[in-house]
Amino acid sequence: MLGQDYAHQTCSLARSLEVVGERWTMLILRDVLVGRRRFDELVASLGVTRTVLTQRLRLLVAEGVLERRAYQQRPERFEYHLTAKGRELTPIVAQLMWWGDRHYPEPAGPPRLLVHDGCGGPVRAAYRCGACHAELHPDQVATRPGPGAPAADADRPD
Amino acid sequence: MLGQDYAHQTCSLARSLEVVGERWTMLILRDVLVGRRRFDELVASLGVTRTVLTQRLRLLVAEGVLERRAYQQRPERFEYHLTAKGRELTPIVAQLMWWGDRHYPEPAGPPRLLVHDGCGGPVRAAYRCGACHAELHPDQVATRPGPGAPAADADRPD
DNA sequence: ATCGGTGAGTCGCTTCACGCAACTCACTGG
DNA sequence: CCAGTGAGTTGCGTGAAGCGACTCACCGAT
Repeated sequence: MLGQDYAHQTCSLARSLEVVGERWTMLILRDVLVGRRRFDELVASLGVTRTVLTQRLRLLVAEGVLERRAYQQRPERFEYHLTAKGRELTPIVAQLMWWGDRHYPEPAGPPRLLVHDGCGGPVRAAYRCGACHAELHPDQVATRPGPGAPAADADRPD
Repeated sequence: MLGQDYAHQTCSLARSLEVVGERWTMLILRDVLVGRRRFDELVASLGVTRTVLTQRLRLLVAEGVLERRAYQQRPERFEYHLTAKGRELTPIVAQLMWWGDRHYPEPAGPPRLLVHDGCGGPVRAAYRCGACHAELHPDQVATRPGPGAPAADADRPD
């Protein structure tokens, strides 16, 4: 992104954002998720410039979020597919879509739905406790310094 | 963000990203979530410039994601707090942190943990089907055009 | 009464990423 | 042989972000 990266941050979030936090990247991932996999298709759908799309796709492929795969030879043409690592980001896309629909609704209703493949029901993102397996409300989530915390934070319980 | 916005997009995701998709914004939200609520505290923690922090905080307050609240008079000093709307974004922050730890681990371990307030167990983001209430693997999630879909997309089942 | 310090911002300059539009290049089908 | 297509690359201008210094209101100590 711009200028210096977030590198001095001892932060898992910052490292994620180096890869998927740039402008257009989430929109590209959503488009690939819904089946728009080809360069010109993405340009047309997003209105992103070809230069920027090239840069983003290159980074996402290098980071193993997308896979670039030829769908024909002579002339060689390519499609971009989500890897397993990339599919792990789809809950984020889902939650952002849900949040946008909730707080900034389109009059016509949401343009795209996420559904449970098979059952057909709507999909939501949720918190789950890895210990007691309860589903959690955002208010029930607290933070604590982890093992890699800088010393300055060790005493900050909230 | 830069130049024209994503406005021509009929897209819930784009509208969310207009608010929380800019550089630094997610990091600011995480810091507020973990209790760094004051201007200079955020500058020191993030390394963001004061100018940019001012802009981001102003937008987040205007959009109702954060609340600016005086914690003392004379001299008047302020803290930023998440609103309910802002807390709805925390699963996204959580999933990004989880993803970063998983794929780009710190040698010392994650610097910050999300825990279930009370139980103390680790928190994960998950998909849940609103109809059959099953927890879903990312591969079990498909997309379909919604009621507000542009005509060009109506026939694109995947 | 002054002096240094703090919290919360502004201001001005520079640089780098993005927007725009045109161009390339390999190939194909009519 | 010429137009068209898919997948980019190139060059130029603008505006957002980085950097550091400055402001302004107030407080507490000398």
